[in-house]
Parts: sequence; C-alpha cells; structure tokens
Amino acid sequence: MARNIQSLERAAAMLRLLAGGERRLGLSDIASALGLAKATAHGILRTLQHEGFVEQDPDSGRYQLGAELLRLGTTYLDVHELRARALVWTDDLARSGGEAVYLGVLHLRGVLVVHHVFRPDDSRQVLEVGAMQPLHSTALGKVLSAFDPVAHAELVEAERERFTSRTVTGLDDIERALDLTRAQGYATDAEETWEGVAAVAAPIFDRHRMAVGAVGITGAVERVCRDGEPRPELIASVRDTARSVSRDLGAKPF
Amino acid sequence: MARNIQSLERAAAMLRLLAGGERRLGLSDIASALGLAKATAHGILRTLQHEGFVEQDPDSGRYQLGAELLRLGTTYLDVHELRARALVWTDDLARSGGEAVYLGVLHLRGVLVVHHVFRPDDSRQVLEVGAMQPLHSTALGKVLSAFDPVAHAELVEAERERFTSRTVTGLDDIERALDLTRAQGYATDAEETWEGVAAVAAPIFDRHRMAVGAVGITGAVERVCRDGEPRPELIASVRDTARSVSRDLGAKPF
DNA sequence: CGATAGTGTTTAGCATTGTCGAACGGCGGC
DNA sequence: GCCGCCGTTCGACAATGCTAAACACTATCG
Repeated sequence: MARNIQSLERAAAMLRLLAGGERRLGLSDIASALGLAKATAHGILRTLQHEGFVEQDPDSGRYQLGAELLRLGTTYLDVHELRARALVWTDDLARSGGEAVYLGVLHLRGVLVVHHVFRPDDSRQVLEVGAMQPLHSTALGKVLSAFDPVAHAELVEAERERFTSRTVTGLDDIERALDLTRAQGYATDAEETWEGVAAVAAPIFDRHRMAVGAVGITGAVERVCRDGEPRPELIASVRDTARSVSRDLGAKPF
Repeated sequence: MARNIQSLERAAAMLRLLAGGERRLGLSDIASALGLAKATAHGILRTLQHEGFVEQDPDSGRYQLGAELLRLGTTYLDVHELRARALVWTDDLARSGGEAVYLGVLHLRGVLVVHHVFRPDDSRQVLEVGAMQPLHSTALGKVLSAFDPVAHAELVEAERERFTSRTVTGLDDIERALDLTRAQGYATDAEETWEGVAAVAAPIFDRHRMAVGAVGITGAVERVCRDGEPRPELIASVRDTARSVSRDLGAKPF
C-alpha cells in the first residue's frame, strides 16, 4: 500500500488541532503539539493561510481556522445526495411530529449531522448541521451502529463516555440494544445523552441495501415519550420517512 | 517571499475544483484540469480521502468533497468572534423588522454569509450560511466595498455580472453608489441582484475602526421599500444593530 | 466474442521539494 | 536595557513527492 503525502497529513492534523483545541493557537504551540520544527509548521501554515483555510490574527499573530472551510463545507452539503433526497421528507416529518428532525451519517467515530429541521414553533433554536453526536448513546448513532458494520466497529473501538445516569456504556448492554434495534428496525434514546431529551431514529438504505444514514426525531421526553416509551405514532412517522428516503435512493422494498 | 508548499496548493486547487464544478469528478478529469500526471493527482486524492476531505464513490470511482470539510467549516463558525457577538442582536433585528437577516464578511471576491436568521414566519426557508454573494450588487457587498479597502480592490478587479435589469455594472456608477454609501452610512439593493428582492445593510467596525463585516435585512421589495426607497424605520433598525455589534467588538462610539 | 478505449491504481527512479537547525528582527515584561 | 519568547527567514541536505510507463479492470463496440 502506497504511503500518503506527508505534508498533506500534517496540514490536516493542523486543521484538526485548530478545530479541536483553543480558539487560536500560536505557531510554537502548533509546532510542538505535532512534533515539528517551527519552520516546517510555518511553511504549512503560510500555504494554508494563502489558500484561505487558516487565518492569522494580525495583532497576536496567532492562527485560527479560515473562511474557505465554511464555503467548502457548505458545498459539501449541496453535493450530498442523501441530504438532497431527504430534504422533502424531513420537513413533513417535523411538521407532523411537531419536533426537531435530524439526518445523520457516519463520520470518524460519531454521527455527523448533515440536516436539521427546526421544531415547528417560534422558539429560538440553533442549527446543529455539522455537529457530531456519539454513536453509543443517541438514536441516530445506535441505528448506524446496528445496521452499518463500519459504524459498529467504530463503536466498539471508541471510548463510550457517560453523559447522564441513563447512559449505557457496557459493551454487552450496548450489543443487546443493537440486537433489539435490528429486530425492531428503529432505535430510541431516552435521556441517555441529554437530560430531558428523547429521540427515535430509523435507518436509510441505498440501492445496495447498505445503511448510508439515519433520520430521527428529537424532543423533550415529556412530549416524545408516554409511559417511558416513545409514542407509537412517532415511531411510525420516523420509519415511514426513512423508507421514503430509501426508496428515493433506489432501495427496493424487498 | 518564501514559496508555498506545492502539494498543499495542488490539494487546495483540487478541493476548489470539486466544489465548483460537477458533483463528482473522475481522476483523469481532475488530473487534466490541473495539468498534473494521473499518479500525482492520485497520491493527493488518496491522502485527502484518508483524511476525510474527499470521498470516493465505490461504484463509479469518482471523487467528491468529504464530510470532514463540513465538520471543520462549522467549527470555523464557532470560532468566529464577529458571528458570536452578532448572534444576540440579529435575532432582535429579524423579529422587529419581520424579515430575514444576513451577516457577511469579505472572502475572496465576494461576501461570505456567516449567519442567517430566517424571516419570522412559518414559511419554508433554506439556510444560506456558507453561501457567497457578489460585491457589486448586494447591500452587504456594497457596504463592505465602501468601508473596507481590500473589498474595494477586489470589487474593482472582479468581473461584475449583470443579474437583473437594475444591476449596476459600470465602475463609475458603482463608485458613485459607494460614495453615497459612505456618506449615508448604509447601502441598499433594490432588485439589483434578485428580481423582487430588496435589502438594506450597514457596516460593523472593530476596535481599530476597521470594517470587519456587514449586517443587513433582506425581503420582498413590496415589504422592504415604500415609494421606491427602503422604509426609514428598517434603515434605522439595521444601523442600530450594526452599531450594537460594533460596540460589542470594542469599537468606541466616537 | 475478442479488441479497444476508457477507467483508477501501482510500480520504479530521479531530482525536485519540503524539511530541518540555526540565526534573525520585534515585541513585551520581569 | 536586558532577557525570553514570539513569528519569520535563510541555507543545505536528503528525504520526499513527482513524473512516466506499465498495471488490472470494466464497459463499449465492431
């Protein structure tokens, strides 16, 4: 297997470092964090800055992410076929369910939110497109882990953080939940990630019968659940939406 | 001036090519478009794919943008100081004005939308964060061109496309509009970019008195304008918002 | 059905290219 | 004014990534 290009890998590591850590980092911090000579790090940063992937604060000289990333990231959304097909159906789901709708795909060790429909009321909500959700505790993540072998492998390897008192972290318990998810065809999240928040999600398949994403509805546990279980009509709506998107992607209905 | 890193420049060109052209491109297309040997292009693409910046369709083997760009792009939004300061004020502006609000900064040869508040009604709207607007025909663009010398230079160099019958493309006419913008402290766009759409925008300054962005309100010309001119109360609201954000950024009010 | 023209991928060798360590100019603060 | 640290530049070396040609593979077409 051929090796990858060193300078590109280092540049990518820099971008991730800038994305993960502090808002702004100095050259020396970056160089030492990646184990590079200052001049090497500087050359990469200079190029990244020239291309717009990184910006430098004129006062402090520190570096931060650049605007070009936002522009390219949005065009990624435009190119995303799954998202384009789902746009029509997710709106209806949010309207009929009265809750926020999320569309997620596997990325790295989590679920990347590629579409988010606000809960249909006038409350102030922040868009979460581009955000990541954990695999082991969210409805979207459980669906992907249950139906996508790659996601399952990532789930096993990833460390499973405890978010609330109801978060399931033991591998055996999680596997049991995934078996249930496969049997039912949907997954739930009852306050396992955020206190007071519950969710239901179902898998989306492409023409090869592969799980390529998950769609789910999320809201206050009092509205989403009844007697500790998600309301059956919500589950039905979510599964209908997932089936509609799958059909649009070319999946044959058995 | 030291030279930039070749492989990084080529990788960036590839990403821009993938963002600009067709949804998916083959290796041969990419290599010939950039004037590279196939193996060279392949090495770069292989690394970009491994880092998540590019994805490859398993069936056709073609390449498209990757999910990591979306993740990093939204992180850029989190890091963006201007956007963070503006969040509070733009909501109020949208509510009081009853129209959609945009926050833009200069990027390349245009205005990059870094924040977008939906018009406060139940209509279906698409988020335009990450999209670009032209400098010469939009209210945001005119404000930036009038108060930011860099934006002005870009405007002069850029080709000024005609979008509607009211688009101003002559350099002299534009300069006159920019003089007016500087004198008034705000800019307008009356169906110069999109038919039936008008806008008002005002500049945001930082602690060095430099224009770092623009905030504006956009809506149907019938609602935004009266007798061919933007409604005075809308202009006042937009300017108030711009002043509030500037103050939050540390700009002294004279 | 075999030939052809594509595709994306891999291999080998060369020299271009990016890396390194050290020195430079500027700034802020013990 | 000194010291320490910052980001930046310089120059030399060799590791690195580039080029060109050959490799499998699929789809197309005579």
